[in-house]
Amino acid sequence: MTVEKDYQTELTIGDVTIDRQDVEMLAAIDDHGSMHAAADALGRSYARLQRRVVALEDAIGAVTERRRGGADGGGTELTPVARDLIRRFERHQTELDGVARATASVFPGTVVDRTGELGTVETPVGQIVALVPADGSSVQVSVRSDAVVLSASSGSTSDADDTATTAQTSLRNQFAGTVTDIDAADAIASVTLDLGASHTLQTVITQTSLERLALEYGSEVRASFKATAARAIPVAEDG
Amino acid sequence: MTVEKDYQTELTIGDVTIDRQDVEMLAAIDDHGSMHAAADALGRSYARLQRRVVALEDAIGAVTERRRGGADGGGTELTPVARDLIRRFERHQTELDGVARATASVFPGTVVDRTGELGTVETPVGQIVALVPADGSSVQVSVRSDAVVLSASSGSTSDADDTATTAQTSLRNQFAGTVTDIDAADAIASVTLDLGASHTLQTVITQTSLERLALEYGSEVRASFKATAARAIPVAEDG
DNA sequence: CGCCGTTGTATCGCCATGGATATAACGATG
DNA sequence: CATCGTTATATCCATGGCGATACAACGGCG
Repeated sequence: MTVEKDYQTELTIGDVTIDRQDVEMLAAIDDHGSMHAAADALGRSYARLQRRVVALEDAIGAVTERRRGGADGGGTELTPVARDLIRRFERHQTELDGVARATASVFPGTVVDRTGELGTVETPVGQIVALVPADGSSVQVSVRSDAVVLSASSGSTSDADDTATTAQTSLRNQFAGTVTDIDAADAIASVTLDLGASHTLQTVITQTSLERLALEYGSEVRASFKATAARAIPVAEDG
Repeated sequence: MTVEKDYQTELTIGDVTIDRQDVEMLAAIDDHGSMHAAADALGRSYARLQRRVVALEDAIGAVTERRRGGADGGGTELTPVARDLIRRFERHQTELDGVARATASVFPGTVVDRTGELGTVETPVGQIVALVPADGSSVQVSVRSDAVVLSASSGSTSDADDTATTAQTSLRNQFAGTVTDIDAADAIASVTLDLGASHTLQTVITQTSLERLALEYGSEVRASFKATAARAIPVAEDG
């Protein structure tokens, strides 16, 4: 049984929520220059589409400029507001697509310290500073692969070196790892690191970075990520 | 007019999609031990709720263990499958919550180079290496604030220093900026950088990092982010 | 064997969604 | 002034979602 994580993006403005269908409607109006043609193209009824446009304008103001009469019978054009809306929606969608598609590494652990939204989580691979929920101490820390920064291992594995380097960045979490898998696609490579304790960390870097760091199977690297990019999710205690 | 980005999370298994209402239903059954009590608690009709449970089981297999008769008249309990489903849903939800809540900085630009999914975008603040769509050259690059790494400006603004430092990390994008705003909450601070050309970059760092970097209004810092954390979204050419 | 509270199942009706249709208003053009 | 293709608006009707109700089945228990 495969479970697909899915979602419906929408934009809420005041008391209306604009969903994918609305955006497609606006885009179709923009394409065809009239609501009638748009309804036709979308296979929807004109009446319904027109009422929706009116409802949208009642709620958020002018979205279209509708003319009737004239040699061509009239037509409807989008206002800049509508175009901005479409762009916002698409951006919101692709942002979610990006993070939803991104693989994440998960580490079980327990919250040992908490300061506001931030907390320290004790995990098999060491302590992780992450965003933690308000309640529950048994958590899973999830780190998105696009948030992990790789850097050359400083030769010796001395902690002194590490802290010296990190002192001047905002990267709070650092781990030494060994490259166990490299999956190089076009320009982007997926790198799997072994952090020990049977836990791996997935990262995504560019082909160029892969070469610059001269990574290959067995390479030692340092993986860093911001505390604000690590999120702890509570796990039911009873299991 | 404020636009709220929103979304409805759901899990798709085979040909059914489980939404928030379904999860709440399962949770209510778990809480009360019977479908009747659950329907009562949720203010829903028993008939509808029962039909939904049957529909779910038709699609994804046993989700509940339903008994009728007996001293207490019977009851319904969730199977481990259902509990796992609830947990998955919650995790999915909080993951999306995390990334959706994060603010993003947006830079307009044009794609000047493309290699597979990756591309170089020319923007007012300089070139950005980002994930680019397959078509369209006019784009907006969006960078999530939790993906930006701050580091101490290397005193002189010489490029030689910068490249020397980055040579050994997987951070492809680097910008020098000036702190124009610091919004410090509990343990997390939101820092706004001026990158010049009237463009700002939002970042989120921990209070500790804020102090370590000794950031204050007017401070010079270096902001870095991975190419795989920057996403370009196509913009309609006609504008 | 009847009681009881639950699960099953069928049926009715309300109401919202949305298509289908009809009719008017509009305004440049010939 | 008639034509034409569009917008504007009202009305009818089919469908689906969902509550409400009714009734059977179940199985310990007194």
